[in-house]
Amino acid sequence: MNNDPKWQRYEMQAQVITALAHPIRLAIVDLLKDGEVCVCEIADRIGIERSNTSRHLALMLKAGVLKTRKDGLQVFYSLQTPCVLNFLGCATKTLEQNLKRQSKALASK
Amino acid sequence: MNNDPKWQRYEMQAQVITALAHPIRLAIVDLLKDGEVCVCEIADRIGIERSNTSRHLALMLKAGVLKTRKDGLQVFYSLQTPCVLNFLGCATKTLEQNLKRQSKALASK
DNA sequence: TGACTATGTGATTATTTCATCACATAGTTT
DNA sequence: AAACTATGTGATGAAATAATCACATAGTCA
Repeated sequence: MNNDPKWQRYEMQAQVITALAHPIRLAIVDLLKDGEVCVCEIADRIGIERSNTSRHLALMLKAGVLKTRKDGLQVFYSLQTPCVLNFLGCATKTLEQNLKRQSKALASK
Repeated sequence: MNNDPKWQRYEMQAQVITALAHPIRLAIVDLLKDGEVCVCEIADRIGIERSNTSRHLALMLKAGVLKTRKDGLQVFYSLQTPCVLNFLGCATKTLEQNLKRQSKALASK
């Protein structure tokens, strides 16, 4: 299984998806949907420490989800693959369906 | 930040995405793309223990990504929200872009 | 040059996740 | 009823993840 090329693809894909599997990182992706933002503004807007922000950004950068542009002291991050925005939409759709099913389960009691 | 309704949405969305952030779980989703499959067949096709399979399935079921149908001794799992299949495609696109960028970086040395 | 600011990183600790073993439960078959 | 099969779950230990503090680096500006 570990030598299966199919398995290796799943592992790499999981690395990309894992890069989005955290509320802070989803907040960052959502924040970047309209264009690049620098680290300090990301930290301020989300309300977390800068060092922590850097780590989450580094993780997504490594996964290839984000890209950077330096300008003086600041580093601007933006989406490398905008299709990740669909993750948010699909997750929301899943949550809505869960609600609907729970309502139905309640009604039929 | 923790009381922000926006933040709570990110947390719930992250739970859904986390349900896919593992190579085994991606393999399962990919296996289910054409319809329901029972636990023992999932375990066999992927090559992992049944108890481990059950845990991964339970996690995705709880997140609302999968649904189940029982038939005698067997339990059949299928996709509750087929849009999660797009995650695989977007992850692949990201990986391809990473490769392209790395090739370019090599060529320009 | 020296103070300042933005970013990133090593070390540490707490938490979470994952795989496995043993076992329980429920339905099937003989 | 007894043996069997599919599924799920408690307990455990190993590994990965995340947050924080302290500090390093690099660029800016007085």
